[in-house]
Amino acid sequence: MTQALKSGGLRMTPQRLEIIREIAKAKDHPDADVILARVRERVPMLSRDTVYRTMDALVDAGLINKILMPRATRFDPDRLPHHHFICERCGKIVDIDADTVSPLPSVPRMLDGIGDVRAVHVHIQGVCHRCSEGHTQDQKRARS
Amino acid sequence: MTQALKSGGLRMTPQRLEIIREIAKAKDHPDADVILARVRERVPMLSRDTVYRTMDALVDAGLINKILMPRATRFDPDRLPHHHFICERCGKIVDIDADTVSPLPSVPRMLDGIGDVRAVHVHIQGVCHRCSEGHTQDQKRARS
DNA sequence: TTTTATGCAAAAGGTTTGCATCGTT
DNA sequence: AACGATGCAAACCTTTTGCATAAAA
Repeated sequence: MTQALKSGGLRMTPQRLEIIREIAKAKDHPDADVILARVRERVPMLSRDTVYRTMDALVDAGLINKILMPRATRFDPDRLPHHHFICERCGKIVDIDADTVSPLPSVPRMLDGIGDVRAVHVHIQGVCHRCSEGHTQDQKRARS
Repeated sequence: MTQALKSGGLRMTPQRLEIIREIAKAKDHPDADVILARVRERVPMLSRDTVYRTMDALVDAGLINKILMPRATRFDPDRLPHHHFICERCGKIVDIDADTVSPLPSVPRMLDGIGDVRAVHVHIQGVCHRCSEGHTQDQKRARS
């Protein structure tokens, strides 16, 4: 990941290194603030701006993906095609293997008369078991 | 649409009537501000708050859908299942018939061990022809 | 008459930006 | 040395909220 950044003319700094490590291993699709909190345990002086700027750089470099959510944008280091189950109560995002929902929508590279396709994201919206059973952890309150 | 609102215990007001008319006929997935501007041509005293509150009510009633986008939330009156092509340059959203991308992802009602499914949204991200040919109208500048 | 909706203004909250300084290359 | 990155603070923008008033039911 750090390699790909450098070849894009970007510089490697201690802050970026720690942020990259954190998002690379994250399995819960954290937002900028969560990443900030986690990295600050090691780098207390890290600023929120730097997190935003680094995430931007990583997205631009195609190394991570954005997931637009009601409260805040979240980030996904997994670039292999997969779907997302999104709980509308607690905001939890669960990766869904593309083969689970059979079959994967095969979108042509080019939609005639419309444009060319860069990526396909399938959002499966619902209510997770934990929430439907009442004990919503309110991981991070999700609006509407 | 107005019927469904009333049966939900909500009241019909001149503002709501005009807002509902506007979103019902909209084919371009407008955001709250665009709806405000359009309705104000007929109802100049309409406030932005009322648009937000009405859209919320319509979404809660299940009459329209939200589409989360970088700049602002957009709204879709078409409740029939379909996909969206989203231009990452100009932000244009084009409806894609579910049959065009063959086949439609058939997501089970219940994902074992995860939760139950309410809705599935397929976002096909790309660049529309107009933008790839250089004359981006910048319909509404889309960030990142 | 009771209760919900409207408008106004202010607040909230996530994200971006200007600027001086610091650190990579 | 040159230029990108960081931190701080302030700005931005969309969306939400408190409150008094107006208007549905």
